[in-house]
Amino acid sequence: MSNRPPTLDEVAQRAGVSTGTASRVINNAQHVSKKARQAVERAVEELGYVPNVAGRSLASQRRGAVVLAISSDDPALFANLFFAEVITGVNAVIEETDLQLMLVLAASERGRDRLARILQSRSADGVMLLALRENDPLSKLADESGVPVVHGGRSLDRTPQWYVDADNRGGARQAVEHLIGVGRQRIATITGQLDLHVGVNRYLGYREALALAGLSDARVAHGDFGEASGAAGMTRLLDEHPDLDAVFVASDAMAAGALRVLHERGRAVPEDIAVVGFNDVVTAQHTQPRLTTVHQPIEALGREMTRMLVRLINGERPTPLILPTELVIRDSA
Amino acid sequence: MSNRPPTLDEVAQRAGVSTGTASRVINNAQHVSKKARQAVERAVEELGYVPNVAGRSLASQRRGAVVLAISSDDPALFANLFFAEVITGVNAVIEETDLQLMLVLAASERGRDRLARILQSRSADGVMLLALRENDPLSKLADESGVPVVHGGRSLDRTPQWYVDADNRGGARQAVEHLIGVGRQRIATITGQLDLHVGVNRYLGYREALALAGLSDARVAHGDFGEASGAAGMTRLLDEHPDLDAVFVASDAMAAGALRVLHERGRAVPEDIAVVGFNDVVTAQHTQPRLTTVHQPIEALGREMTRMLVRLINGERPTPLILPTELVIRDSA
DNA sequence: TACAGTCCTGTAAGCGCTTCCAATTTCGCC
DNA sequence: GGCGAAATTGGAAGCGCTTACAGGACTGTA
Repeated sequence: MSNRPPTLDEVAQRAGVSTGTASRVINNAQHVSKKARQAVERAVEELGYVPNVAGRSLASQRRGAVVLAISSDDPALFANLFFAEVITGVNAVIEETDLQLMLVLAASERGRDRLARILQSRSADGVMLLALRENDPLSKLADESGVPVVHGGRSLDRTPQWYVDADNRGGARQAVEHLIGVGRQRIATITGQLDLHVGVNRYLGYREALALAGLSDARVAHGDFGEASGAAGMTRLLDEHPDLDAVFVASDAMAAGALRVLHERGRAVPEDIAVVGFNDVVTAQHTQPRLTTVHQPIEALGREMTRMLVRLINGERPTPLILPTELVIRDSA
Repeated sequence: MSNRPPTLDEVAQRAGVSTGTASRVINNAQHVSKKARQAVERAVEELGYVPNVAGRSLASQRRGAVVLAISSDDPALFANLFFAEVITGVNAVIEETDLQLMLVLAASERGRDRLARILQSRSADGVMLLALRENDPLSKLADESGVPVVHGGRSLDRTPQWYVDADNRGGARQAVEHLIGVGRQRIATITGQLDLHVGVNRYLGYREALALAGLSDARVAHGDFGEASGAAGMTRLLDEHPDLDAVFVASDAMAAGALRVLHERGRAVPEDIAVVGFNDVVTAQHTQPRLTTVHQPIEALGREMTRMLVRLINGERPTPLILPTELVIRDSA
């Protein structure tokens, strides 16, 4: 439709200055006279000039873009608002900068290749890596690339240098302490995978709270965060520890499964058995009874990851961050 | 960490050919001897060469990136899986190309400015515009920019040249026909905003179905797609048309509100009054009773928008697309 | 053998910008 | 008024790549 967009040279010419000066103005560098600045600003205005990103990036060796990579295809990530919330948080910070946001779904092989290439060719100024698998080769690649990388969450195999994580351990402890606070004594747990950082830490939080209260932490079933495993775990717990009066479940999906089993077995929740979940997904509000659970600060995660990345890009050295979780008390405990 | 990534010149040198030839190889252009091709490919391999996007884009006048812009901050968009699904669809197609995906949340003023600048500076090869407001100035800007633009959904004020939309009218008609099919005769509707394309078209679908069946379409309450307005609408309908035996509600959120009112008023669903919603959001599975509703093909929307955009970028002239919706029958009708 | 046509290749001119350098101007102060 | 320092400027060299263009090597045919 319209013609080629105006170039810096044209702006400079119109303003009666050199390209160098024009460039200084639009990057508001110092050493520019008020007169020159105004002339250039006027020309920019009149011409509707917008800098060409490619030219700038080639000359400056900066890309003007960061990537948000989600490297898991765990349906659970997509089955709730995780996505929307992270992006909302990321976007809020991005908007304050003049960086662009690139999105890479690095779950598939192609997606992972893509991310690898971005890293290798340094075609982004920074990368946020979310939901990395354990022992993910991308992690090493990211390290070696020389591109600033912020991780969302941690893995067991190695703690990244810069990360933002939710306080899974603290959240779990808080949940269990709540159960203790309302008088429960025989508190079980259904864990997530114990080869995942979240799985381990929520379990540790459970044990910690019980240890502090001098209660037994021996009522344990292991699950995989999925609903079916929650049901199975609950069944096992009821069989092995018929006396239990509360259960801390390491995910809402498993908690939903557990509630189903409890209902089938005729155990009243929370009267007979109190239940607390983890994550605060949408469906937690729709279980019967409504699920008391630990809310994850997803949006804040996105926000803080981005802040950290921006700092890193600016040459600062931020410290890792662990974000507090919050217990949302509903009806199940 | 590592040094500057290798350049094309270095690859060419190592392969013993000129940069021109090396460039032809990595863009697999024609007129390259098998020998030269192999030599370059080997050098690329050995050096771990990845083309520099900025250089390429500057020289080729192509950006290698498209943007997905979501220009509404309607909480409903974020309150369900809309986001995740669209992006999944978009990503699936993007992965088959070598385009990058840039995300712009253009709800805020800053976001809109950003998008405007991208359009003006042609810093993307194409744009997907989702959830544009009525009379949105971005729409005109996009047209004039000379950048290929695909719209998701339509607006009343103007039909974009290239768009993908869900068949709101057909979906509504299908929903109402279902109600007729199960023997309902006095079918009401709660509409969405009638200054929105979706609002109008779902309403038209309702009227169409009734007209075809020779039934009255006079039982109408107007809402705004939100839950509260659904409750209000239902209340009004019950007062004005106590004889109604079914209601087609233009969104699941409003349907949830309507169900609540029906419950309070002691009307059994679906026995006394059948209810059909629209959108098939997650919560539709958790209402009491579970909501029969029209499912929107969100992922397909993302996919088809992207396909269309890619065609446009390749110089083809695709035709607009209207995607079929699907009635999901649960318990409320 | 000569000649037109094809293929292949190297050369070099930018794409639009930043930034270094050196030249020029201005300023503060004795 | 004169001096050094600081501020401001223009010029030009790239950043890494694509893409005419022109020339050289080959092919097939007469």
